[in-house]
Formats: sequence, C-alpha cells, structure tokens
Amino acid sequence: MAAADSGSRPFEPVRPVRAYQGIVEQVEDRVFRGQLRPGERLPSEREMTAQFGVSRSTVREALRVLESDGVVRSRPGDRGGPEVLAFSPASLRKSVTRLVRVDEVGLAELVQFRMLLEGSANLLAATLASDDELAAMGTALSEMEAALDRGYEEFSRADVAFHDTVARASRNILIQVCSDVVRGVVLGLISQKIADAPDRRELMERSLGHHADVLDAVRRRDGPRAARLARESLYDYYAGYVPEEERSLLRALLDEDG
Amino acid sequence: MAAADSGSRPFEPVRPVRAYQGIVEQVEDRVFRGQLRPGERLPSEREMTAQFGVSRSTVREALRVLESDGVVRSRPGDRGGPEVLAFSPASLRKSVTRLVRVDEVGLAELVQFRMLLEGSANLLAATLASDDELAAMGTALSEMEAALDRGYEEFSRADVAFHDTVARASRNILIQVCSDVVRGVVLGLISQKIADAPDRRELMERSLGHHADVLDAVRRRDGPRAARLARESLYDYYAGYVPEEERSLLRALLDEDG
DNA sequence: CCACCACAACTGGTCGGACCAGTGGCCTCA
DNA sequence: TGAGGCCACTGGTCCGACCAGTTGTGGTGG
Repeated sequence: MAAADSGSRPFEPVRPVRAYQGIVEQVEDRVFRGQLRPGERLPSEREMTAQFGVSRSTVREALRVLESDGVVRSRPGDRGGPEVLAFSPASLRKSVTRLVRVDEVGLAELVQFRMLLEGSANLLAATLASDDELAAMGTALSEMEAALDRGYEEFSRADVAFHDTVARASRNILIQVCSDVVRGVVLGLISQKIADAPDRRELMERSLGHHADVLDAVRRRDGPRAARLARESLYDYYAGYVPEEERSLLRALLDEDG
Repeated sequence: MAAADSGSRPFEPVRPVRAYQGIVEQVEDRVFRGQLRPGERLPSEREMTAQFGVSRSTVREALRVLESDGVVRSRPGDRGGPEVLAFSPASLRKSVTRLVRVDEVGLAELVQFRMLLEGSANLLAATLASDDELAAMGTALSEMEAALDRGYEEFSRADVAFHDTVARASRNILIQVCSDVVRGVVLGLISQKIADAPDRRELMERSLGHHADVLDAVRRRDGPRAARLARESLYDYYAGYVPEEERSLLRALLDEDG
C-alpha cells in the first residue's frame, strides 16, 4: 500500500498498445492542432511504412480507423495520398444512431435534447440573426406553406431548412451540429410514421402555425418567447410518438421560465 | 434527363465498396439485431478468413474498425475470439470530442454550450434526482469545501464529480456525455490559468457558494431556479476568460426566463 | 500550334504466408 | 488431488506479391 496509494486509486489500468494506434493518434493530433488541414494529403501508404517504421498492414489498419472516423479518405490511384477531410457530423450521427438502434437512447431522450438545443438556438437567433437569416427563415416558412399540398417529404425538407437557418443564426457551431444530428436521427425514427398518418395534413398545418409564431418572436427579437414557442412546437409535434409515461420528461422542459 | 429525374436529384453517388466494409456491416447488423449479444464471441481471425472468404488482412481491417467503434474487443491469446462488447457511449464521446476540438470552436461557444447543457441538466435533475443522487451531490459539495485548503486540483476533481452527478441525474445520456466532453475541453483550456491565478482561493470560494445555491434549489425541487443558478455560476466562473466582446453571447443565456 | 491518345508510374485493395509473444486449457506427474 | 509444465491457438506484425484503377506525361497526329 505504500507508494501505490499516492492518489485515491492504486494504479492506472494499462491496455496493450498496438502499433496502429500510435499512427492514428499522431495523425489525429496533427489534425486537431491544425497542422494538417482539410484538403491536405497524407503520404502514400508505402511512404508511411518508411516514416513510421512499420509494415503496410499496420499503416492500413490505422488508415481504416481514421477513415471510419471520417478524418481521412483514401482512393486508389490518388496521386497525393489519403486526403484529410473537413469535419463532418457523419461520425457523430453514426454514434447517436447506434445508441438509438440498441435501445440505449429512446425517442424521449432525443426529443428532449432537441428541445433544449432548439430552444437555445432560437433564444440566440432572436438576438443575433441577420436580416439575411431572417429572410431565409421567411423563405423556408413560405416553402413549408407551399409544400402543404405537395406532400410531406417536401414539407419536411423546408422544415429542416428553417431549423437549420435558426441553428446557424445562433452563431454556435456546437448547437448547429448537434441540432443537425439529433434532428436527423429523430426524423429517421418517425418520419415514416408521420408520412403515413391519416391526419398528417392537420399536423403539417399546426406545425406551420407554430413555426410562424416562432419566426414572429424571433423577428421581434423576443428570445425567451421564441425559445418557449420552439420547445412547445417540438413537444406538440413529437409528444404523440413518445410513450405516455415519458412525456413528463418533455413537459419539464416546456416551462423553463419560472 | 428522362428517367433519371425520378426524384429531385438524378442518381445516388456510389462509392467503391471495399471487402472489409462488408464484414463490418454483417457483424454490426447481427449485433443490432441482437443475434450477437454482449459477451458472445466472434470466430477467430483465421476462422473468419474462411467464413468470409477473404484474407486475414481484410478481416483485421474490419476488426480494427469494429474495435474503434467500440463494438468488439480482441485480445491476443483469447480462446473464444474477439468479444462483443456491451454498448457504451464511448464512441459518442469520441465523436463529440472531435467536434469540440475543432479549432474553429472558441471558448465562448464552449462555455455557452456548457451553460445550456448544465442549465437543462439541473432543471431535469431538480425533478428527477433520487435521494442517493442528492446525497452524492452533497458529498461532492463537502469535498469541494474540504479541498479549499488542499489546492485547486483536488477542488476541481470534486467540482467535476458534482457536475457529473447532476448530469447523470438528468436521466439523459446525451446531456451526460456532451456535458462531460465539453467540460473536459473547457477545463483543458483554462484550468492552468485558474491554477495560476493569484485570486484562485477567492474564485473557489465563490464557486463553492454558487454550487451550494444550486444544490439547494435542486433539493427544493425548484428546477427553473436551479437552471438559472447553474448558468449564472458558469458565467461567473468563466466569463473572465472570454473576450469582452463575446461575453454578451453568454449573458444572452442567463435570463432564459422571460 | 493544339488536341488527343497511349503509355508508364504511381495509387490503394487484396492476398498468402511467415514469425513472434503471449494466453489458456489440458494433461501429466508428484 | 493439486501443482506444474507443455502445447495448441490467439492476435500482432511483417514481408512480398499481384491486381485494377487513376493520373500525369509525353509523343503523335491533325
């Protein structure tokens, strides 16, 4: 117990380090630090075997991991070598989707998270949105209205455009990306149900009204009101698909104002 | 433009399919369907080369991807072959970490995001926290107090424990993971500055007071108040490290109640 | 002079075999 | 019966080879 007890736990568990992990970490590190920017190229696999002092198999395992994480992309015959990619939410989306597929995360949690994101996004957008962005929201709203008679798919597309504009107007990339991902996963879960719903026309009309109210609040620069309306809108739209006993979790977010 | 225009876009772009992807998809599919449960084993690599009809290199590339996604774990000498893992948010954490590390994300955005996460976490925790969790928060608070004289590092550890308990009490994994990751990145950016600050003792005492207020509100089951106090606490603690011209972005989140 | 085309030098994708250092189960021996 | 050692098998790594495809280039024909 002597020297081992310098912290609260004795020793850190150590897991065997594999060669390819070292490569992955080095590359990721350079990407994080900005020393390797999107569009730049990694050396070719054969070149990397020399630089890292490992076999091509090892290099390839590292590249497969980096590729599956969306950090690089490699194509045969590409002169420059594997390309460093710009950040994309694809990998984030994959992770969330997997959690959902495995019942680790339910629709209630997703909608709850979306409510808090969209609420804050609208709160910020009400203060920060430029005239262009306000106009874009108005356009998206018009398209939603026009899509009432053109089917749910088109309506949904315009709806996404609306929310995306709001998220961008929040000036916070984290809100923007997370909103995008969660929205995508939620839509993947229930868009079919809405499309098949007999009363979808009514749903769409009510949603349209909610969006109009939200946009009005944003235009008036009334952030708290926009936030509350946005949360209510989401609740109204999705609560029906959430199990009764979990809806209170969503309602808890409705009256965030005291 | 004839038959191609059946949708709004002509054709789906098709990317070359590589052998290892087929393996990854087959395995993931079985895992999602529950045909492959946590604790079960995949065949050994050499066995899989036979079953999939590919070389061991290809099998290994698939395993590396699955392993990096937290689906399986393989250890040398493990008789049963690679083990199917239970689902953990580790992969989600990795993705969020990458998002948050993108250098275009500034401290203001991070703190802003943390404010909205912690605000909602406290709002929910005030309703949902069990007695055990309330007790754990109290313990963490006591440890923060006890750590006042034991240096910033220990104080920070107790602080993290407090916030982590709150996040868990929110019963939302997404909030939990995002809070954890964002908190870690924020601390990584400024913990050294706080540790070196001449008035850190005063900072710690004020923070302690804020945490006590938050816990009090949670104990009283006053969610909105807990949320507001939590946001204020974060603002008070971190605003000094945010450029003056960006602080208004944080203040916008303070008075979320109208 | 320019446009085009065939070639050659790369790229990654896949394969097969080889060796090593471990692990873990089994079997033998005390 | 228990403890020990043996050995088959695991994954980790390396090597060398071949293929298919892309791409840049240089030559050729207009």
